[in-house]
This record gives sequence, C-alpha cells and structure tokens, in this order.
Amino acid sequence: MLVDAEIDDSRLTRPFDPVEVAAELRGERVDSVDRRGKYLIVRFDSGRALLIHLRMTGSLRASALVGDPHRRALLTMDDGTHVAYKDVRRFGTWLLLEPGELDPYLAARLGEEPLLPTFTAKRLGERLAGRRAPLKAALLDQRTLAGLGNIYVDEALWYARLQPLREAGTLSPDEIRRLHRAIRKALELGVARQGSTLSDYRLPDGSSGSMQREFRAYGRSDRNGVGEPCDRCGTELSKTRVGGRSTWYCPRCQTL
DNA sequence: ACCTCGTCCTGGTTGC
DNA sequence: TGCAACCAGGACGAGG
Repeated sequence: MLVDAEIDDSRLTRPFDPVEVAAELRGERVDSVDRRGKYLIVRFDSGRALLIHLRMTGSLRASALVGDPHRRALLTMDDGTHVAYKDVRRFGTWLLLEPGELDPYLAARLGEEPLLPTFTAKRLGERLAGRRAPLKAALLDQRTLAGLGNIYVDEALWYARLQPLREAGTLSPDEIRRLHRAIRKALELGVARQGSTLSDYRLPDGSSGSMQREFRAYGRSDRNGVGEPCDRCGTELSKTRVGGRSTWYCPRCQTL
C-alpha cells in the first residue's frame, strides 16, 4: 500500500494540482504494474490508474534519492520502501485516472503493440496504406504503432534498408515484411539491453542501459557532421532532419 | 482525415 | 575566460 506521496514539480501532474494528486494517491493499494507503448500503468485496487510517461530524462528508482536536486516525486510504501521519480528536464507526466478512464485514454492515442503476436506484416501494411507522410514520421506517430521513438525508428529503418524520407504508403509487400521484422528486431534488442543511457536514463537500481552500444544508425556522426561507416556497406552515414528530428541513415543501402 | 510545425524544459556543448 | 546561442526530443494543439 502507498502510505505517502510527495510531488514537488508543478509540471508533473499538469493541469492538476500536484498537492491534490499526491493526497489522492495516499492509501491506494497497487494491484499491478504494466506498460502500453511508452506509458507505464500502475493499477490500483480502487480501479483508478496512475499513468506515468518518462519522456526523455525521467526514471523511476527503487530508492529515496535523498538530496537529489532532480527528484520530482517520492512514494513511500507500507513496508517502508521508496519509489522515487527523477527527471532532469521535467518533460515527464503523471496522470491519475478514475475507473473506466484508462482504456479510452490509451485507445485514442496508441496503435497496436509491435511485440505482440497479433502484430503482423499484414497489419503493418494496413496501418501505412495510403499515407503520404515520410515513413519515419508515420512510424513516430504513436497511433500507427505504439512505442517507437526517434532512436528505434532510425534503427529499424537501418535494419529494413529503407530511407527515412520514403513515402509511407508506397512500400512493396517485401519492403513491408522487412520493416516488420526490423521493428521487432530493434525493439527486442533495446529491451534485451535494457534501454539506451545517453545521459540521464537509468534502470530502477541506478545502473545504465547498454543499447547505445548497439546503435547501427542513431547518433553515429561526429560534431562536424561526419558520419561513421555503415556496418553493412562501409559508406559514411548521413545525418539529416525528418519530422523535426535528427535522423541518421546509410545513403547507399537505405533506398528510397 | 491527414500532415507539419511550434512549444515545453534543462544541462551540456559550441562559437564568438 | 565568459556568456549567449544552440541542441537533444515525446506529445499535443494550432493551423494548413
């Protein structure tokens, strides 16, 4: 059971008052902890749910993080253990939902889970059909698929050998199959490596993920914009901007 | 209905 | 050396 909740960030629970949200959390008993897309879901016995989004620099810690200037919230359980929320850039959000609100909230924002068996190449093709946006922009849209961000889109497109600016609705059946496998591969590797620690992301015990050591495309250029060689063909990787986001790809083996 | 772009936020790095 | 400008990006709302 949650015996105390303290929220010190005026942004975290916006537009709701953090003091009031903290008061609502006291006494709630945790039923389950789950994930949907990039959202963490804490379900309570009462039927309410706390929806946590870490954005870029948020992390949940199994510690009180005493003295940490970037601690934004602290939960205390009835066995005396703590869960702290740390977020340097304050982009993360906590939203307390009443019974019945969770499913419609997520359904309006998220497409299907790419790691579930129900996500097939055929389903991916249906989601991209008719879309004229750049492939990367379509994949960053959480309603297309849930959970791909800038890193994993670049990685998936590299594995699939597809150019980020490719028009999303023009993929051939073979290209759809390649992309389907590539998305799974990129995400599974990220999970196995426990995420990418580029600066602030940490596991609950404070340790770092190691996915950043597996990058094939994302971030692989120096500060002068000179790309590292592609692991497949040796060509210098290119850096550009797509959908307002930094984008790395191989100009030779990722084709339009 | 689809798509693009600006906004939020902080710390590290770059450039003058 | 100091300081301003820039960069990183997930979700959302405005506008085309």
